[in-house]
Amino acid sequence: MTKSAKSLLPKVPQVPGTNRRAQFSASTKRALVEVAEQLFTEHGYSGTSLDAIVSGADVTKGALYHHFSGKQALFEAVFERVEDAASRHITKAIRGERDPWQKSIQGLRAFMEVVRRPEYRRVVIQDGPAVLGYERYREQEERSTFANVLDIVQSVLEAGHWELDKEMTETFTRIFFGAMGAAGESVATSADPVAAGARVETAIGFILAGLRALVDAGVELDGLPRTED
Amino acid sequence: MTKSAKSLLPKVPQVPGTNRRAQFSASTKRALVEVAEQLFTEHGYSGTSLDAIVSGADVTKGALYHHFSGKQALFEAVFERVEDAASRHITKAIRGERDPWQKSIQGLRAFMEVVRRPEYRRVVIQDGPAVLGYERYREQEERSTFANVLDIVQSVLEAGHWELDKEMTETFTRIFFGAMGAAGESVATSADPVAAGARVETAIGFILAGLRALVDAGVELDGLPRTED
DNA sequence: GGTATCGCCATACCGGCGGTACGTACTCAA
DNA sequence: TTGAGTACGTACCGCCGGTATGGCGATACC
Repeated sequence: MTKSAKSLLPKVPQVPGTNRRAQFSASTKRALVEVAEQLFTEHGYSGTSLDAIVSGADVTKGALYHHFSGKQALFEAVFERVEDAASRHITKAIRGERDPWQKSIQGLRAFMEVVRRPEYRRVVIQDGPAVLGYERYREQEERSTFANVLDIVQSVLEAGHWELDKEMTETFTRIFFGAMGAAGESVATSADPVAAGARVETAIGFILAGLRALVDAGVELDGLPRTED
Repeated sequence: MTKSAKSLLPKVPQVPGTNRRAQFSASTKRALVEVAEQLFTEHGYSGTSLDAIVSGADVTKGALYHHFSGKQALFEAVFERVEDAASRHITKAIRGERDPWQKSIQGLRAFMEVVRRPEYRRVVIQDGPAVLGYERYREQEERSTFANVLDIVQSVLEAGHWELDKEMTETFTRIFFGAMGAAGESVATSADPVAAGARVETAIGFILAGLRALVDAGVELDGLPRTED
């Protein structure tokens, strides 16, 4: 009564070579991450105790500290899991789209869907920067969702035959990434997400239309308006 | 030796009616906020203990809990202080500017300066959402920096003679606010902030030029491109 | 002018939480 | 069979946010 059986054991005798311990180990690790994801989403990082996590996963702190160096490392694993799922969702949505403008809208819509997931909002957007720190937070973004936005921005920029160096492309991407994040947040927190989503599409579409107008006019990047003071 | 004198006392005899106790009280409260701002900036919210704060302010926890309901309330006071300073800086920068496009650039530059302050980056951007929670975080933004961006966006939209309802204007503002935040972050974390700032100005200026092109072309908001699927 | 009251703050203490030290059962290779 | 290493469980520590309580000086009131 004091301690429940850990889990259902696979009854089949394993082929020698793939040892069973490793399988059990992987399953407890997965259980920890899944329970942690749920609790972090529900109560936030600081609002979730390690005792609650290990209790939910039916293990003890010894197991947790065997697989992870600490609470932050466990959060990081959850973070990567959520980010990966989001990234795959967006990648799938824009795959095969050739027209850069269409690609932008499709990517935007996919991102809108992602940002409505509670685990993404809480783990990635809200707690991510504070827990991981900003530099580590950006490293993680860099190789997931950010890469999708970079892909889209590049195709748009190429449509304008603007040859930009790496830094300039990244600057554009960061700006659009921030814009989409804010847009997503406004949708996610809205009382009427559908209407809010429509407004965001209109607004982003409008900005894209402006860029398109510059493309059609054959505007050079050097010729953009500067402030003289 | 165990306890230092709290502070220099104002020697002047006070005018009756403004009691001295209230002055001392206000000064210790100010001291707490100032020390907390410094420590929160340096070590983050969770990395700063109340003991460190009260020790730095030469008071005890009793004083802290007399003025604030807890650690989060103290953070909130610091947050408001930093946000207010930022907001005033931007307001000052765009005051008197009539041309909406000039206003945008000026506001952008001012925001770039703000986002380079360590206290703003750490307290507002990094720790703010996690500590205050997102809804409270946005409430705070709403009546400070966000109001500045709203002002700028409104003047730009008016330049295009686009009459938008409140929600649509706010959507635009949120998007630009997010874009500027990301832009600022890319500048602040850059190894060469000056060059990064120039790139941001180029990119934002380019986007604004696109909107300007739509204005000059007399494009209606209804007529913006939609995706048909 | 004594005294009750209240604001301002110090001291001592508690419970919870992240982290650690150490023991143990089990597996696998030699 | 046995030594080594993996995968945990158990007990415990130190810190930190929060609370309870009391003292002390200023103010208000009679």
